[in-house]
Amino acid sequence: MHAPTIPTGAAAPTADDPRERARLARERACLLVSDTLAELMGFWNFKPSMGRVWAVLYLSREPLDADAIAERTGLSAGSVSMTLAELQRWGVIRRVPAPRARRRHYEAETDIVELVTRVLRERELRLVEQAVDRFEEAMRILDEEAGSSVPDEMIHARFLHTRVESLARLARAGRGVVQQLVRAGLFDLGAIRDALPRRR
Amino acid sequence: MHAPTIPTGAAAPTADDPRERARLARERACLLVSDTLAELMGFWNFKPSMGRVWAVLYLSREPLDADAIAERTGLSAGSVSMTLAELQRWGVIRRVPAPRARRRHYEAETDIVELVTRVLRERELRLVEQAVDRFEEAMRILDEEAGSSVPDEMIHARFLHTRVESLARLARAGRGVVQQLVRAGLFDLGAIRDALPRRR
DNA sequence: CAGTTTTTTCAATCGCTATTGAAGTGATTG
DNA sequence: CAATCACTTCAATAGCGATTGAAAAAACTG
Repeated sequence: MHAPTIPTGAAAPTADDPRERARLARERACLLVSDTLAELMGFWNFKPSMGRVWAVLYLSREPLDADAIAERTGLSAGSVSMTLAELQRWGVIRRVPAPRARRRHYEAETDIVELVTRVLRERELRLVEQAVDRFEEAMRILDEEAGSSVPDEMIHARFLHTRVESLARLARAGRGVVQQLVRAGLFDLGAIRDALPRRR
Repeated sequence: MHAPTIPTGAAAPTADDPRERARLARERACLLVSDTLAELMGFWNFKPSMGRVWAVLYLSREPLDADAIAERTGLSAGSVSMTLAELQRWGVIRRVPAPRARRRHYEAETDIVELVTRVLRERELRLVEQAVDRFEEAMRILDEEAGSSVPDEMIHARFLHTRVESLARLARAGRGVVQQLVRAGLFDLGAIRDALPRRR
C-alpha cells in the first residue's frame, strides 16, 4: 500500500511531481462526485453503502473485486458482499466474467438513463400506484355512509370524501408524471442516450 | 373520551346503531389515508410525526389545538409543538386566529398542489441544482489535468471526465424536469417531455 | 477430494435521528 | 402583578436501520 519508488532518481513524489499533482486532482474530483452521489442516493432512500460502492465502480477504469471495493469504500467484506448483491438486484452493476481470475469482478452499469428509469418504474411507480388504490378504497368506504339516514354522519362522510378526493387527484397526477418519465426514458429520451457515454 | 349516553332509550351503541356504524367506517377510512400519507411523506424524507400531524389536521372538520393533536396522534406535547412549528415553516398548515380561545388553533393548508410544488421548489430543486454544480466543479478540476504531459494521467483524467459528464447531463435533465413540474403545477404532463431532452 | 481462498449469512452492535419529558419562557386573566 | 395556563426548548433516551465480524457455505486448485 505504498507508492513504489520512482525509477528516475530525479523526480520525488511531491506536489511538484506532475503525476502526483494529477493523482491528487483526480482524487479530489472523485471525492466530490461520490459525495454528491451518496447524497443523491441517500435522498432517494438507498443505503449509503450502495451509493458509495456504485460510485467507486462507476469511477473505475477497470472492473474491481470485492477486496478492492472494501478498501476504497472503507466497508467491511460482509457489507460489500451484501451491497454488491443488492446493486445487482437493481441491475445497476454487473459481474464481469474474468476467465483466469480467482476473485469475482464487477463493473457499473453505465447507461444511467436506463438505470434511473428502472428505479422509477420499479419503486416510485409502485408506491404512487398503491397510494392511488388506497385513497380510492377510502372513498369507497366513505361512500357507503354518504347516504346515511343520520344527517350529520352524512355531512361528515361527505366532508372526508372531498378531502380524500383531492389527495386521490394529486396521487393520480403524480402517477401520470412517473409514467410519463418512464416512457420518455424508454423512447423519447433516446436523444439523451445518444449523447450519453458509449453505447453500441 | 366516552360515547355519550344515547337519548333515545331504544338504540344502544352497537354495530347496528347507524351512528356507530358510520363512525367506524370513517375511522377505517381515515386510518387508511393517514397510513398512506405517512408512507408517502416518509418516502419523501419527512419525519413520521409531520405526516401524522398533517393528516390529523387535514382530515378534521374544524381547526385543532395542540392538545387535541397530541391526543389523536399519540405524540408528546413537546413533539407536537416542534412538529407544528416545522409544518408551519413549510407552509403546509396555518394558525387560525381564534379570537376568544385561550389555546392556539391550527388547520391544514388544503391547496395540496401548491403545497407539493413548494416542497419541490424548495428542496428537490435545490438538491438537484447543487448536484449539477458539483459535477461541473469536478469536471473543471479534471480539465486542468486533461492536458497533462504524462500520457496515462491524461487518459485517466479524460476517462473520468466523460463519466462525470454523463452524470452532469442526467442531473441537468432532472433539474429540467423539476423546474417544469414547479412551473406547470404538476398537471401539465405534456410539458415534461419538452423538459427532458433539450438536445437533438 | 482435501486444502485453500472467496463469498455469503446473520446475530450482535453501533450510530443516528426522532421523540420524550421536564425545566424554562411567554402569554393571559382576575 | 401575581398566578395560572400554554407553548418552546433541549439534554437525555429510545428505537431502528445500517454495518460489522465471525462462522458457515461455496468455489476454486492442485
